[in-house]
Amino acid sequence: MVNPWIMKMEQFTQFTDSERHTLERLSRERVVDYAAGEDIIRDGAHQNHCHLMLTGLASRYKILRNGKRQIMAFLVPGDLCDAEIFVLKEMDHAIGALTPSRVALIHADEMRKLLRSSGALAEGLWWGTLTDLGVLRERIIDHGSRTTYVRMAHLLYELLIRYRVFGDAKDNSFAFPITQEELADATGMTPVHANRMLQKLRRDGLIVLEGRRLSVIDPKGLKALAMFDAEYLHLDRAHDPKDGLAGRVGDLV
Amino acid sequence: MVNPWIMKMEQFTQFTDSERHTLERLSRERVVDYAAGEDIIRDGAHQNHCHLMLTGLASRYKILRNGKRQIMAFLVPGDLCDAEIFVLKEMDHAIGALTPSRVALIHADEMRKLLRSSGALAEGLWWGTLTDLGVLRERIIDHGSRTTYVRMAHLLYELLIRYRVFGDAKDNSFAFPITQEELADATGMTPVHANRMLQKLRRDGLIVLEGRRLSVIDPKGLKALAMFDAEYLHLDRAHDPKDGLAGRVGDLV
DNA sequence: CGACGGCTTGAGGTAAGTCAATCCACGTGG
DNA sequence: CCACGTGGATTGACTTACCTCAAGCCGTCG
Repeated sequence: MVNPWIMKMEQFTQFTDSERHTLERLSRERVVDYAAGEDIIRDGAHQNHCHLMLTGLASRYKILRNGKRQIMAFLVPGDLCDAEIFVLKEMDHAIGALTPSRVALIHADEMRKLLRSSGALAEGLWWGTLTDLGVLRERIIDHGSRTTYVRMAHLLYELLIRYRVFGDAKDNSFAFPITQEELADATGMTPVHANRMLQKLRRDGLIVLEGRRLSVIDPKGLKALAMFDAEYLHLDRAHDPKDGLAGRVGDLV
Repeated sequence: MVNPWIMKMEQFTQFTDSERHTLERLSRERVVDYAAGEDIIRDGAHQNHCHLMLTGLASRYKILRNGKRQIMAFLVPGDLCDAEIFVLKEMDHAIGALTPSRVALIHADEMRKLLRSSGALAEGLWWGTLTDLGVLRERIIDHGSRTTYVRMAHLLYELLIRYRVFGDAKDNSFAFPITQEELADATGMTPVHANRMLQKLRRDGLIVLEGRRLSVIDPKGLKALAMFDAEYLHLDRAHDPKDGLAGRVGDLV
């Protein structure tokens, strides 16, 4: 199996064989499996290693005082759960597995050593973090100035692109394990309302969502509705336009 | 004048004298002034140097297709406008001066050199970026699950703390150049509604806002209303609890 | 089979938006 | 020094997007 972490970072940087081997080793050394619903990292945790998604789907979330859960991001294979570990004292939110997930644990000291020894890795990590920043900014724009309908469209379109990047979305149709309640918590609306917006997307002929599978019928329409501008994902850094991210999502962005 | 950038990073890391001197030099070498309302960085710009706030107040914002302006963050002295420059091709949003502002330009190559040569600086920059991430996450929580009233309270309380950090908010009262329209764009509500929420905060005896000056009358009350948890600002990394951030904002967090 | 999690539908209620007029402080020019 | 224009703050009347509560449905799994 290809390593999704290396794959992701190589969209932006070039590793030497020896770097690649080190990364491979690190992401195989300690591997843990989590069941759906289980917490990969708890809020307030003190960690001395960081978590790398290998397979599955997780969410970055926080439970608020009023009991509401806010999902801040979805994590797919290749995503680092807790880059902040190098610098900050403790987690200010949690990571939860939404589907059965496999995670690699990498010791913080190993990581620090790696960061110091390899400029390419430092660059790769920076790129990941800065991209995360961009995605969060986009989400703020979402919440601040788009209707719930458009917001839902935007989230689905972003997920389509991110799944395509890993080749799991042939024909704009892919396994979709996210429940409506989770979509609601991510978009900041009520489950009831999320349901209604999804229905509207179906009625408007943009998507088909059934049996844990999402098919985007009218990608162009969905993109237009969502006012989607792929710029914030910064995919265009790919070295090889054919095999790179840009190549794989070409028609979508 | 103390250098706000060094001051900010030293809350978290320790510099040698020579590092400090280099930073001082870089933040003095090329300095530009901007008038209120002027753009410091335009959306889509390609830059080969990055911008450091020295004095004034700026906003990180984006104009959407529907004409709305979303303010994603306020920038105060010591904040780096565009850390992404090292890695990403172009800006996906703009930075605008809200008050007359003085900005230092630092050439990207200088910065890269510095990053490679100084572990402390690399750490400081990481800390800054990861803190920004935390602030953005908090804003998402804001928008997703707090009422407009609480949201406004939260924003004002955060600004109080950030002003206190730089000693400009004696007695919980400070110059407040932000217009209601800007507050509205930052909190994702209508100017009229922003006005009404501010009125309510005044009626409830929490703040006094007049003549471009904000006084927080009842900090405890405002904090409670905002459900403010300072954790996300990660102030507690300060080395010296007396002189550090934590010391200066002590009673607030 | 029953229980349960996830999805769907309906009937109100309310927070926040829209539109539009007014007011006030100010700076500028005649 | 007053007249005027302008940007910001304020107020009121009306509309609407989204929430709340509550019931019912459907597939799956023990």
